[in-house]
Amino acid sequence: MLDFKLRRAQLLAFQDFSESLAQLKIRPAEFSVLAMIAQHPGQKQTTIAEKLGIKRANFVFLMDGIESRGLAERRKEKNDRRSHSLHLTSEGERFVEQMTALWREHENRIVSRLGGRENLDRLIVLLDQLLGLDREDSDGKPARLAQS
Amino acid sequence: MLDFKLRRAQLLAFQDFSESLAQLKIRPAEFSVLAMIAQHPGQKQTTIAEKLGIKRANFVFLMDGIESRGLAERRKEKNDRRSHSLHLTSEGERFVEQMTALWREHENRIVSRLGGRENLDRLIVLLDQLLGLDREDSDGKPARLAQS
DNA sequence: TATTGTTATACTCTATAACTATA
DNA sequence: TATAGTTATAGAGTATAACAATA
Repeated sequence: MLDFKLRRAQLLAFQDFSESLAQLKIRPAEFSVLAMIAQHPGQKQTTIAEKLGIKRANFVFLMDGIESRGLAERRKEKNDRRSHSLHLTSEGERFVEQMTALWREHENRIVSRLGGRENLDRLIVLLDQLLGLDREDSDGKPARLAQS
Repeated sequence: MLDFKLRRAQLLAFQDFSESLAQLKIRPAEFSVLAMIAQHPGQKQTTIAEKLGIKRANFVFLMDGIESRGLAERRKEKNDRRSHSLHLTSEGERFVEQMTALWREHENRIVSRLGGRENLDRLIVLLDQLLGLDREDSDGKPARLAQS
């Protein structure tokens, strides 16, 4: 029953994640958006959403919350005035630093559950294979993962 | 970003699962309940729910649907009249057979994505470690996984 | 015509509190 | 008092359709 183990594992990881980052009042989806903007600043909204496997319709509300907290902002693109490019604010950059530090504590707990960092690496390789991700793509790009 | 890979992998697996079992009009949660009842017939409702990591409050509606389709039934226990024991109906047993056959096709697709059955085994071992499951418990018992 | 961002909406899954009947 | 099942409700996450502005 791989499916249900994946689900339980995901819930466990997210629960630990949520507890780790509760003091910053940030949810997993918001974390992933901020991390993605930090990693690929200036990308347009739909591109960031697709990288995270979030429908662009659902991304709007998520981004509204992040923007109203002053952590990131939308900028109208000059070349294509339909699109918004996404950027961290300076406050957002400080926030991402704090967030990353707490996230490392969370990751250490996961590593200790798994019995060593080499097991985390193995797990990530297997998940990437399942997801059809190339290893060099493995920093968050979903590549060909079906969106619908 | 283990957390998000786990989530994407879980969504991918569930999507493939859902497509595989669409002809039976059954959802992952219903599948897991029927499989658990088939594996542990006569267990009481709350026990089955806990094994699956489903809150007993949410289990009620799920079980209502399964019961109204005639696939499984609640029976009042003689010794403790507060509790219900769960059993497949004979139609439910036939259903579980069909369901299991379709599920194997789904599993084969997952195995081929992973590049071999030995990789599936490795993945399951790692997930069990993350979940804190003993290997002999690995047929579905969530053991000490926090419920709240 | 097609795409970007958006709004509205609906469905599933998850969580908590409070009730009832039994123990 | 405590437990098993239930009801009601609320919050996330996810999905689709349709619209305005722009290409």
